[in-house]
Amino acid sequence: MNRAERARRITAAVADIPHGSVASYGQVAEIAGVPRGARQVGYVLRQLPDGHGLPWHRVITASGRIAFPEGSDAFREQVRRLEAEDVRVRRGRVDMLEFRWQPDLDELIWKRAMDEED
DNA sequence: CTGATGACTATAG
DNA sequence: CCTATAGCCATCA
Repeated sequence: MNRAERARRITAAVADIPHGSVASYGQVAEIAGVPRGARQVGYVLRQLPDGHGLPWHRVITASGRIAFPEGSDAFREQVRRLEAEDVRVRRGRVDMLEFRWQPDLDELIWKRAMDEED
């Protein structure tokens, strides 16, 4: 899988995260069919051009933390966007038990089928 | 080729 | 909760 294809899958996975939910970098990687690609997810998001419509703010660390340094502009922007869709953020953390995206089985099966085609 | 980087993660103390 | 440590892996200089 080349860089473009990987980026395509990752951005597609991020786009699938529903409004009001969050997913971890690792979770996005798995759904995108990029095993152990958590860091690559961060890399792809970092490279996104201005004007992309991707809900990048719905991607956080596996422990429920916002990945940016607390107090940074990016950190505040992410908190703002999450709260705007009623995802509660306390001290840079989101309750994963409550807000973690849980794709339904049909969707996962579909994703797997897509992987086999490629 | 080599070593450094980082929007990561899991584990241990 | 925090720090340390060790994996991880595509990119980049």
